[in-house]
Amino acid sequence: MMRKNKNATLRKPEILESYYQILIQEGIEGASISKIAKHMDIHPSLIIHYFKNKENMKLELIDLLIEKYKSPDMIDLGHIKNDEDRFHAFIDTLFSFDWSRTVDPGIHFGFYYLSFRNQEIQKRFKRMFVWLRDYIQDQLVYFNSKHIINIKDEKQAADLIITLMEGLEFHSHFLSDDQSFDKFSQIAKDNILNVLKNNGI
Amino acid sequence: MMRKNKNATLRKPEILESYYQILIQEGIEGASISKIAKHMDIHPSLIIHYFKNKENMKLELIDLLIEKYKSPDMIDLGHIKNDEDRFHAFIDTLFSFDWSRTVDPGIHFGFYYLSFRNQEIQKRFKRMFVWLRDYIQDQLVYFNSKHIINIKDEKQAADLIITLMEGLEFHSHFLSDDQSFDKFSQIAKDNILNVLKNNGI
DNA sequence: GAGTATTAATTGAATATGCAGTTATTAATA
DNA sequence: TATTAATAACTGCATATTCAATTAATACTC
Repeated sequence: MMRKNKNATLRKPEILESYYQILIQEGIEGASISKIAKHMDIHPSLIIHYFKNKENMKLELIDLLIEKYKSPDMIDLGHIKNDEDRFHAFIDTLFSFDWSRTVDPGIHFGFYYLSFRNQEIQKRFKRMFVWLRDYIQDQLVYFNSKHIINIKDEKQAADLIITLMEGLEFHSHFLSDDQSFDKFSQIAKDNILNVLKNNGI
Repeated sequence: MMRKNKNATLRKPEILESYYQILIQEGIEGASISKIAKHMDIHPSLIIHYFKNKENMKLELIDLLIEKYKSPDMIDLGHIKNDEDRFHAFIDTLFSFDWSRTVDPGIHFGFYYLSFRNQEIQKRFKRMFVWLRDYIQDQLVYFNSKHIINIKDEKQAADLIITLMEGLEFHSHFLSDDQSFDKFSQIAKDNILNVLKNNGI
C-alpha cells in the first residue's frame, strides 16, 4: 500500500473537514481524535502532529467556520443598483434559511455553548458578532441617508436585527412543526421592516 | 464515622442538585458521575443505583430545571388589578434578567445544544416552548379583549415575543460590554410594545 | 418492646473501554 | 542530507457501569 505524503496546507483543511463531519454525526462530546483519524484512514498521531492538541484543532475549526459564515458572495449585493431593491435583498439575506445554514446549526450551537466556559472561543464569537453588527450598521446608515428607511439610531437598529436573527434560529428549532422557518422569518422581517420604515427606533 | 442512610425522595434531589453545581463548574463534558459523587462524599455507584444510568439522570435534571423555569410565583401577576399595569408587568417579567437566569444560562444552552442530537431532550424543550407560547398567547388574548393592546393574531405575536426573548439571551451574551442586559432588553421591549399597541401584527 | 426477617441504601472492588497525548521509528520528499 | 510526513506502539488516566458484599432502616412477629 503506497503511502501518499501531503503537506500541511493540504492535510490540515482535510482534517478540519473530517472533524466537522464527525462533529455533525457525533456531537462535540463524541468527536474524538481517533474517530476523525479512522474516518480519514490515517493514524491518530498524525492529527496531533499537525495541531499539537485537540484544543488548537477546535479553535482552528471555529475560525474556519466563522470565515465561512462571513462568506462574501452571500452578502455582496453590489450588483443590485436600485437602493430600495437592494435594501430588501439585504433584509432577505439576513433572515434567509441559506445563510443561517452556512454552518450546521447543531455545531454552531455547540460552539456557542462552549463559549460560556472557554474564553478563547468566546473571544472569537464576540469578534464575529461585533463584525456583523458593524456591517449591518454601516448598511443601515447608507439606507437611512437615502431615505429608504427612517431611523434615529442605526446601532440600536442593528442590535435589534441581530436579536431577531438569533431568536429566529431558536424559534424555528423548538417551535417548528413543518415548513416553519420561512413563516417565522417572514414575521420577523415584517416586524423589522415596520420598525425601520416607520421611525420605530 | 456514622453512615446516614437516606431514601430516594431525599437522595435523588440531592444528587440532582450536586449534578447541577458540577455542571456549572465543569460543563456537560466535565460533569462525570465520579465528580458528582466526590462532591457529595458518596460512592459513585450510589448514583447509578438511583438513576440506573447517566442518561436518565440527565433527563430528570432537565425536567427539574424546566419546572423551575415555569416557576409560578414569577409569572403570577394576579395581584395587580389594573389591566394596563398588569400588562406592563407581564412584559417586564418576560424580558427580565431574573427570569432568564432562573437556570444558569450556560447550562440552559448546553441542554439546548444536546437537543439537536438527543430526541428525548428535544421533546422536553419543545414541550416547554409550546407551553410558553400558549401561556403568552392566552395573556395576549385577554389584553387584546380589554383593548390594552391592539393586534390581529395573538399566536403570531406570541411567536415574535419568544423570538425576541431568546434572541436577547444571545445578544446579551455575545455583544455585551457591561451593564448590557437591561439596555438590550429595553430595546426589545420598546419594539414589542410598539408592535402590540399599534396594530403591528 | 426485644428480636428477627426483609428491604433499601451504601460501599468496595473490578472491568472494559475510550480518551488525548508521548516517544521512537520509518518513509517520502526537496 | 535534512526536513517533514506518517506510522506504531504505548502510556496513563478517566470514564460509565456491573456485581457482590455490607450496613442501616423498616416491618413483622413473639
